[in-house]
Amino acid sequence: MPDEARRGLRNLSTVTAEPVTRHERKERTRRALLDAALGLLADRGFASLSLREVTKVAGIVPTAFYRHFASMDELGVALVEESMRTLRDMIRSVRRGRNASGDMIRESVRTLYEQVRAHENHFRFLVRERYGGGGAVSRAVAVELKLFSSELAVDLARLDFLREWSTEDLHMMAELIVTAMQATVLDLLEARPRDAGTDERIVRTAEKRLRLIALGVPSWRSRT
Amino acid sequence: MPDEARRGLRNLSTVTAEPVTRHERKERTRRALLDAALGLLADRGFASLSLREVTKVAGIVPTAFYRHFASMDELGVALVEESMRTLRDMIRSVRRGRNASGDMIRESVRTLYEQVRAHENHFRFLVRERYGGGGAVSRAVAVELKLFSSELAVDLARLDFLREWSTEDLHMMAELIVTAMQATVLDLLEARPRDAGTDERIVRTAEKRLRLIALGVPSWRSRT
DNA sequence: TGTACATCAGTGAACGCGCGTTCACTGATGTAC
DNA sequence: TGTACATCAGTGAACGCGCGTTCACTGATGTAC
Repeated sequence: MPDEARRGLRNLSTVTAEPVTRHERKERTRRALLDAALGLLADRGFASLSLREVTKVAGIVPTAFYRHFASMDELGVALVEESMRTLRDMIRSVRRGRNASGDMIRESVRTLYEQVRAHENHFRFLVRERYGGGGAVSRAVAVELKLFSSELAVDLARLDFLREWSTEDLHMMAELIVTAMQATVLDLLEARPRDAGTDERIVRTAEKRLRLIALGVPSWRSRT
Repeated sequence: MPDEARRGLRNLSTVTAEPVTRHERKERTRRALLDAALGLLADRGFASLSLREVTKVAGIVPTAFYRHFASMDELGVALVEESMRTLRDMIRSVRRGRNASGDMIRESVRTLYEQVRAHENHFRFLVRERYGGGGAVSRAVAVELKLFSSELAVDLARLDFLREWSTEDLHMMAELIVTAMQATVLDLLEARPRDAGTDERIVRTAEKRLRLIALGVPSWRSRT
């Protein structure tokens, strides 16, 4: 049966003119390893993943793992980089939208929603390892979020109604916003049941959170 | 040398009239196991802990573990219950303070601060397993926090200036407050450097977050 | 285009190691008289 | 209080298992002529 299946795949790949070069095949196996890991990480931490498990899911023999990564840690680093790219893409989208004239809050939440739903595995990995993970991943994500907070604070400083705010207060507000966004990411990842109604409710709540924060602004008096 | 150390401890225990009953000794070893686990959990997830590691740190032979727990999972459950008790104690303290006439925000943050600093291991365990952990612990903590949110929403409903808020909006606000508190817990656990100045800054920021949220209230118009 | 050799992704046997768990044991503490 | 037996927390040898890693290998793909 395995042989039959393998032959079936071979035939299919021949018919549909699949990649044939060694490089393409290797790249494909590498992706299979990364995807196998991301799949297994859906309900467990990276630390509890074994090399043999990952290769089994990816469909190769354990020893072939070393043709792609020197260790599981190296695969972990690749996963961090990939997920970080997704995170940065999202953050860039949110920041870009922020300059638009329309409803900043609605647009930001919309972008967050779409990116999370499009790359659930990456966001789940980041959230899990940010808090549960050991050292490297956890720290990398924390740094990235800190950076985003700072950039957001700069963005906020440009808004008319925040002109007179102190730097400290702007950072405080930026952190609060990022924190609220993080909570929304978690809500989305843990959404149950998984339907449009639930998603809609989460998005509406996320918008309300940000609106409530925004409404406090006019009354704020900084007490240095 | 190990023998000498052991004899030393025996002598000390005799001199200072330490517990002698079997029950007391057993309880002491049980605590040693729990503490060993909590210690090892300072920088790793529970899933990566091995029975042999824990017993080694606790100073007993691996097989003696079973005199206290049927499995590592059972020790994990004990840790959850203990940490949950700490969490509930804190929540109760915060809620009790909320009825006082003074500065609710300042008092709540103060309580949070003291409880986290007094039981860092418990809070670190809860945060780590809430996001990074597998199933049972993660879910238990999530339920507890949800419950706290709901209770907080009820508390908020009693406040004069929130009389007219819809239930949905009260929950939204309660969740935002709990989220901000969680962020503060994380700030405290990761505080660097570990000195009074850093703590003070974190506490001040935490208060500001809550004040900003509170300031939005008068302007809030629910759009059902 | 055809042939001969090089490359290298994936294979399969083998290794030593730490793991959870079993079992018969020891010897200090507890209990009955 | 003193003695004889029961209890049971902790011991140490042993087990089978999945782990990461090594090594010599195979055979399809790539390259040089």
